[in-house]
Amino acid sequence: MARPRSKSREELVASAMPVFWERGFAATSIDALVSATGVARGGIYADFGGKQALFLACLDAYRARFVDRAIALLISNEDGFAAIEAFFDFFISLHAEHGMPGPGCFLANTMTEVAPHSDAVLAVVSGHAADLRGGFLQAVTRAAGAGGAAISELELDEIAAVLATSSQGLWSYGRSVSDIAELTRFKTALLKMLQSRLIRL
Amino acid sequence: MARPRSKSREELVASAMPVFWERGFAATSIDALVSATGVARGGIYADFGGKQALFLACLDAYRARFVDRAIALLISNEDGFAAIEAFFDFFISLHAEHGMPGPGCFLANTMTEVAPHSDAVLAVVSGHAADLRGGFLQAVTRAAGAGGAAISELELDEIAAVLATSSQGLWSYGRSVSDIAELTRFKTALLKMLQSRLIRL
DNA sequence: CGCTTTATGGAACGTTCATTCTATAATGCA
DNA sequence: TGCATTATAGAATGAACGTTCCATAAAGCG
Repeated sequence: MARPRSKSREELVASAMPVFWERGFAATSIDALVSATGVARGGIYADFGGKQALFLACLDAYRARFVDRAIALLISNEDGFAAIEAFFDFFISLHAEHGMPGPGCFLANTMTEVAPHSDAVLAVVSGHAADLRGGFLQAVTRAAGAGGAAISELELDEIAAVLATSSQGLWSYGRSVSDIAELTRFKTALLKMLQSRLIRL
Repeated sequence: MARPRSKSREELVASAMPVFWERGFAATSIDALVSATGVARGGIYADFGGKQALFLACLDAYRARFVDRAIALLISNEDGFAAIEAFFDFFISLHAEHGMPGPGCFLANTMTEVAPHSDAVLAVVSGHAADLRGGFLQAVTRAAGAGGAAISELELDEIAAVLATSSQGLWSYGRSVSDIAELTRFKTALLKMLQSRLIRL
C-alpha cells in the first residue's frame, strides 16, 4: 500500500529520549534527533508536530521505561529499607551503564531546565514528583512499621518528601562527578540516617 | 578624557547574573543581557570577550554574593543544628523574595545544564560542591559533638555529603513548586532525621 | 507490471543567535 | 571651546535553529 516507516512511533521516541535526557531540551537540535533516530524531519513533524511535543512524548516514555519500574521497586518489596535501597541501586546501575559523569534523572534535569518556562512540562514534572513521593511513602511506612518507632503519618509523609527530593539532588550531583562510588556512599549514608530515625534502638 | 561606562564591570556582572540564574545558559541571549544590564553589546564583548566568559564571571559573583555567605552561616554558628537551619533559611528566604516557583540555586542549576558539556564550568561547579560539603562537615561535626553520639569522622563526612546533595535537590525542587512552605517542611524533616542520627537519646 | 500511498533526503524559509563592526554621542582635559 | 578618547546604539554577518515543502524512492496491492 505504501512505504513503511523506518521506525514506529514508539521506536522513534525510544531513540530520541536518550538525546534529550543527556543534552537537555534547548541544546538538542532537530538535526541531532534526525541523526539519532534515523527518521527524516518530515516523519518527526508528521508524528508529533514539533520539538516540544516530541520532548513531552520522551518524558512520558522515560517515566514508563525507568521511573515506573523504580517506583515499583519502592512499592513491591516487603522490606521497606530494602525497597529504598533497591530504588537507589536501580538508578546507580543506570549511571554505571552510561558511564560517569552520569546522565542524571531525565525528569530531574527537566525540572530545573524546562519546567519553570513551560506549563505543559511543569505538569508532567509535578506529577512525577508526587508519584515519587507516594512511592517513598509506602516504603517508609513499611520500614517504620518494622522498626517499631512510633511516628505519625504526617511525619512519614515528610520523610518521604525528604527522600524523594534528596534522590533528585543525587542524580543532579551525578552529572558532575566522575566516581560512581560517591553515589553509593550517598545511598548508604542516607539509609543510615533513615534507620536511626525509624528504628527504636 | 573619555566617555565613562554606564556600568562598571562588577555592576555588569551583578545585573547579568540573575538572568543566567533564572533562565540558564542556553536560553539567555545576548540581547536579553543587553536589556538587563543596560550595557551595549560592544561593552560586553570588550570586557569579557563572549557569552561563556560572562557566564563564568556570573557564577563567581553568585558564589561570592550568596554561597560564601551561606557557607559562613554553616561555619560560624556555634550550634551545629542552628547553623544548618540558618543555611536553609537563608536560601528559603531568597526564594520567598523571588516568588515561587523559585530560581533554585544558580550553581545547582548549572550543574545539571552546563557542567557535563563544559570543562571550565565543571571545575567551578565541582569546587562549589566541595566547599558546600566542607561547610556542612564543620556544622555536622559541632552538632555531633554536642549530641553525644559516637560517630566516626568518616561517617560525619558522609552525612555532610548527604546534606549538601539533598540541599541541591531541594533548590531544584523549588523551581517547580509554588508553595514555599514545602521548602520549610523539607528543612524541618531533614533536620529531624539528622538529630535522630546525631543525638543519643 | 503499473498505481497509489507514504516516508525519505534535502533544499528552502524565516528567525534567532553570537559575534563583529561602524558611525555617533558623550565625556574630561587642554 | 575644541580635541582625544571611549562607550553607545544598532546595522551587518554568518551560522544554526525550528519548521515547511517538494521531488524522489520505496513498498504493497490490483
